[in-house]
Amino acid sequence: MRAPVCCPRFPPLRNAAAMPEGHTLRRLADEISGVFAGSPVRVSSPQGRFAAEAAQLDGVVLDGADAAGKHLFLEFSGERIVHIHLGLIGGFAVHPSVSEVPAPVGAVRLRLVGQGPTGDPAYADLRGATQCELVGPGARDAVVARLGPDPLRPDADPDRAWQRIARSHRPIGELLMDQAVMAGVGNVYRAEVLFRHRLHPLRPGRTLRRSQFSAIWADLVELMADGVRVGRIDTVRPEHTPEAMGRPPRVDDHGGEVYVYRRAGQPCLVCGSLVRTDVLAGRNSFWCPQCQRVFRSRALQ
DNA sequence: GCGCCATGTATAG
DNA sequence: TATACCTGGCGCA
Repeated sequence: MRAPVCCPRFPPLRNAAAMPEGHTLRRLADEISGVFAGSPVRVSSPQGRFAAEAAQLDGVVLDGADAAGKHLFLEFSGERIVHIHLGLIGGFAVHPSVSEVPAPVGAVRLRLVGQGPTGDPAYADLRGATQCELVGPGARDAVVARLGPDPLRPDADPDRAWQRIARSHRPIGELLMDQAVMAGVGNVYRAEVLFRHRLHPLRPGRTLRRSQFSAIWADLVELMADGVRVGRIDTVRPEHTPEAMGRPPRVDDHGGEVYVYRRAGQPCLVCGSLVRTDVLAGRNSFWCPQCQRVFRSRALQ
């Protein structure tokens, strides 16, 4: 079957290639709430892997959606919650207003169909998620409880993260990615926030000063909130934008303007040194050897 | 058309 | 530390 020609009044917000960090999940939760909450929703699993659970939820009112770190929760009436984790490649494409709901394309694990705020049909398709399970409040709370503070949540207590970091010999670049230390930060925000604070990713957590941690936290609160608003990760300051520097804008699949993430071998936007990369905690890490020169040892530069 | 890589995490050894 | 899992985009034949 061919993909349906797509001509809604509003262009569909494509989250399918999201490769999500916390901002993506917060944005999805807000959008799904805005589109579906308060009314009964048709729930199905065209692909079949969530069919039994979908049948139980079909026609039930969606009370709302919430996000914690990189986890998404769809809260249906009767304390039934769908716990979703997109993993590396999952996506949840929300179409707030279409003239007609198309036949599913590809492996759609979960489909929501309802009436959007405009009165037109609305639907959302979940694909490629590593986690999609029907749980109760207890299981949801357990998931949230094992997460560190989330910079996107107003109820977050950054001191919990600081207590872990200040005691740890592990590299800060690893600690920032540990969802039990801090929730929602992924590989892009890790690389970028460390650059912005001139910290080498291998620097042990316990060598950070409290003021440095506080500055990082405050920065993440702002950067990630921007990410929610804009729908992509932009971290360069005004003086380093393509327009300000007269350089071509970045073109790749995540689209945001960044200092070091996936810029290995290219000149640092601040000092011109070539951006370096190495694997840290199983993921590619990027840093500027000059701006983030924390260790004097040449071996680590 | 194929293989690889990717904003993530769980599990096995 | 290695690998498995899931999908889409890209570079390269």
